[in-house]
Amino acid sequence: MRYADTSGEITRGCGMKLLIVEDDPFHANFMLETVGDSLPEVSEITHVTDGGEGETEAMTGNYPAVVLDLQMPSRNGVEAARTIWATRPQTRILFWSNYADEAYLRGISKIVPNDSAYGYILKTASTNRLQLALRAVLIEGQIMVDREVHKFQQRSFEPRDTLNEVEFNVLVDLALGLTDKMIADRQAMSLRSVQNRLLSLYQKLDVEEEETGVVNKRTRAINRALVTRTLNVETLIAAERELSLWYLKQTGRRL
Amino acid sequence: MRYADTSGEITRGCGMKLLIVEDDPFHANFMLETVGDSLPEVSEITHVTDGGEGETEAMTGNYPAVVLDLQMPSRNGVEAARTIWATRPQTRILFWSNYADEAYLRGISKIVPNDSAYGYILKTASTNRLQLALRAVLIEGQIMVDREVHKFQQRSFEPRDTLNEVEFNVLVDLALGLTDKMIADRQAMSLRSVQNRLLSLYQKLDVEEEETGVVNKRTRAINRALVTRTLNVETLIAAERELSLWYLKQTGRRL
DNA sequence: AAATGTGTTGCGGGTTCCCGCACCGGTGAT
DNA sequence: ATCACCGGTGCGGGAACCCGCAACACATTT
Repeated sequence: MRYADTSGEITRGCGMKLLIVEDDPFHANFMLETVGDSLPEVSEITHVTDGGEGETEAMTGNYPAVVLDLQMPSRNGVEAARTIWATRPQTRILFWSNYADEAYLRGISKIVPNDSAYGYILKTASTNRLQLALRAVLIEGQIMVDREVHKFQQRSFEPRDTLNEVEFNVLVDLALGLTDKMIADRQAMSLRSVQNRLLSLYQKLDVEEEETGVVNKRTRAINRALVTRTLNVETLIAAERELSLWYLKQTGRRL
Repeated sequence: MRYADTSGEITRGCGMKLLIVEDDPFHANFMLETVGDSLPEVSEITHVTDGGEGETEAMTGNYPAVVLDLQMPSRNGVEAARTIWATRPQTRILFWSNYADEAYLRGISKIVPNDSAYGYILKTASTNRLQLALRAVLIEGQIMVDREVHKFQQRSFEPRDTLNEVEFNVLVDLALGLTDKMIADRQAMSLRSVQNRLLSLYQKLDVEEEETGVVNKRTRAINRALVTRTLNVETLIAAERELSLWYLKQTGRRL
């Protein structure tokens, strides 16, 4: 099957339009071929290589379905999805990622509209599984999360409890390098409450003490969150942007 | 060109053996094709998909040249390189990576033997640049670092000074979640010296205070290091292993 | 030889963090 | 209704951290 290299288009049969946002040319190539082989109802594929382009193309192009890479330079897949869904909430989006990062899944489930379909599939998944996900999400409008990813978030029941919304937000602020007081301001709770959330974070992230004075719980918690992929750097970069906006509005100063 | 899918082998002409360690099948495929097209002196290619396999294959196979992915599950590319170079210091290794992470480059330059050749090339590099790097490093035995990566470490002169060895080690320990006292023990310096190193880290990583009480310098430093790619999660995972070994030897307890 | 720079170490005090104890307001189960 | 539980809040004290000040060692410069 032929495909458009970058922002080109092809037509075939009569059917639906599909937008593919993927910066890695090899993976993009493979995706284009797979779609061509297994989704005959797709008649027109557009391929762009950056989250920002993806957003504008999705805005102007009126696509019912989008395949979105999560790791991209400059513009994160989750952010792109947010702006797309903001104006076109019924767009079906299949997220295609290298990692089973809890942070991504959490970011996605925070922004997915009620009536929309989405999916999360790993790049390491077999072609069969990918084809299945493509069909289920983009054509049938199902919600589908890769077994590996799902296992990952299920797994969080045994060794530690899963984080709730508030705890996750506090964790992000913690990892941004804020003080307890700042976190309290930002999350609109008291200083002591923040510290209580931190306490439960330490438990859930397995930050033991093992004689006092070995670990700094604060930094250790960040380490655990990163290593267990509860948090990732992309999420931090995105959160930093929101933070500086908030701080600017709050104080009139930057950073 | 045909190639061996996983741990298979092919022969052609008479010449050198090459080992390719790469877990992503698309990139592996591309690498195999590129080598086949541009390095006629390579007569035998072995491809494995994991760092551990790569190590054992390199040990038994006596390869003069290796292409090594840096991001791999379970076994890091830097660690694989270390064990390979430990017994075969003249092996020529081309590191092939997704990111221009300073942490990787630093990890590599810490373990590269004096008389060996290595290279660092990004997966986003053009085919021409990759071919050039393949030839320069694996055939000619040059040292070659991708322009993008080099730019990244050069760039560290303007906005902040570059970290030296000690500072980097302290940074890693900090990000592992250790207390000042523990860092002091581990790096064999006094508590106050550690704090001095932290002080210069705060400067070099642009941890400003902007009225007191906004940021926790300790966690903010980790954040800055992660975001500027001075540090990455892979490095932390590897460092954690070394830490637990050290701690076990030191105290007889785990973790 | 003197000066200058860079890194180490001790002391001391102010700040932030960590967290036990206590109280209170909702929510769900008995 | 009562009880248990969870989460928010205040108080207070001990631990860890941040860092100015000052003395010292070592290398390089002048």
